[in-house]
Amino acid sequence: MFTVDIRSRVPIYEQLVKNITDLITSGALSPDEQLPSVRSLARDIGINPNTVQKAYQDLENKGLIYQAAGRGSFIAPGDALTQAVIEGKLKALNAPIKEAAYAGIKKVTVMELVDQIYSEEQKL
Amino acid sequence: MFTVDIRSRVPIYEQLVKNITDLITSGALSPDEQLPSVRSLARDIGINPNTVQKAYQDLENKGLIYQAAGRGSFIAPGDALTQAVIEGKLKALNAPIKEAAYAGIKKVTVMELVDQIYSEEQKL
Amino acid sequence: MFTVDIRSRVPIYEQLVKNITDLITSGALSPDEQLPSVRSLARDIGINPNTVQKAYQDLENKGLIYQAAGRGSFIAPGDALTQAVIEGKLKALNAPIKEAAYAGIKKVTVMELVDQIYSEEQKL
Amino acid sequence: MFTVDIRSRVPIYEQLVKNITDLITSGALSPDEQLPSVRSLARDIGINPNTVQKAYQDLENKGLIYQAAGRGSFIAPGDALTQAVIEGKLKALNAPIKEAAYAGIKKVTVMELVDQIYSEEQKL
DNA sequence: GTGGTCTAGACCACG
DNA sequence: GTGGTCTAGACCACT
Repeated sequence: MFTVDIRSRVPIYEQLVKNITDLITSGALSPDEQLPSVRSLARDIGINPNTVQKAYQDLENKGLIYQAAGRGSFIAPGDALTQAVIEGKLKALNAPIKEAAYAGIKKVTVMELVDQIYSEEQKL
Repeated sequence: MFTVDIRSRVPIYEQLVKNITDLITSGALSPDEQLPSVRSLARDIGINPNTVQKAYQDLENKGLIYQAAGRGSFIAPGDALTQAVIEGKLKALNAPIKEAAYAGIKKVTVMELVDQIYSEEQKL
Repeated sequence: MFTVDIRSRVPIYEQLVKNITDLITSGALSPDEQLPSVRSLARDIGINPNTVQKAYQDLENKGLIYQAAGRGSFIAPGDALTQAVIEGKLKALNAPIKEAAYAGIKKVTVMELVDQIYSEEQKL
Repeated sequence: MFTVDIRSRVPIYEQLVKNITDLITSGALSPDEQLPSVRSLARDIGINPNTVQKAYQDLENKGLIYQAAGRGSFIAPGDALTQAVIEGKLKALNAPIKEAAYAGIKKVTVMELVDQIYSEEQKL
């Protein structure tokens, strides 16, 4: 369920963050569901527990999960979760839009792109 | 003509790459035009020559410029240059928009974000 | 009467301490009244007896209850009990308000925050 | 300038965060000012560089400082800084106000406390 | 030199 | 068992 490419140049903990974020977005992980423990996940994918801890900490900062000492780590409750997910996705949109604006690409062009992608998505 | 923000957390060489790419896109730098030498540019903007060299190397790898030992560095002659750059920016927008759409974020929300960023950009 | 939120990231024993402290403050628990035994309380709310024991120990250290071996646990006989608790809460507010004032945050802003939190609390 | 109590139960990195936050609030550290490097600060106060790094990372997440690889760590620029400080202080007010509300303390009482503290602050 | 990431191994508080 | 913190020491990218 959780995999990382140890040889990739993108940090392992970021891969994990993306990995889990995607599982949440797709609904594979539901609100309040328990995540594997830091140690067990580290053992499973063959990395150091500190690295998993860093990924979990990152996810907690983003409001996607919460960690409780002595009990484990859990997906955030539904209401807080959807809000956190939306904030994260919009934030990720910020930089590339600015880039486009700065490069002189017209607003209509970007708007058309958005429109097109949403139309395609609807067909699925 | 060439500026870097020493206060940004973005690596200086990346700022330079973006800087020159933008000048090409906007037409301020034309195909086959000569770029300042590594040393002179480094002196001008007060940074380490190694950093300029790294930026030029990056640009050469992307096919935007070419370096001729002993003679200097030049903008690539390609015709489809600007077109390629714009396509690159739009391509970078693709993934995050899809993510947003997939996460159930409404199209209007994304549109508003685009609108807002373009308005801010205009003020600069 | 005693409840804990297993989903909260706050340690369970701290929730229990707060819970019982609040019951004392509100007068629901009177001086010298007997508390449920460690084992029965643990069974009732479905947590580990060690956790309840830790909470009781904490309350005894604070002078709010006393444990008598073989007989059970009881609310402390103190008269100024509730008063002390309220003062404690207000005292906890002191520092952050001063910090806010010192940081130049306007009084209205703080007032609005208080108002907002009390409105939310009312809905529960 | 920077001190920590190695024997305290509050984590070293949190002490550092509070320490630096206070220096910023008091104006002892100004926008864009450079902070000591992770390694040098760790050496100075006799702790592990990772611990300093964790504190700096925390401060960056809060928007109070920014870190640039190869150049160093700096206090955030003025505009972003004041905003981050305000957000932090208001967030710190949240929990104790909720506590007070939950403990049945009347809103007017809290309001009066706020009023009183602001009046005292004004006299300074 | 700077920050960013990772490992190995340890101790603590919580349940 | 769980997460939270810390140390020691390493390698990498950037300046």
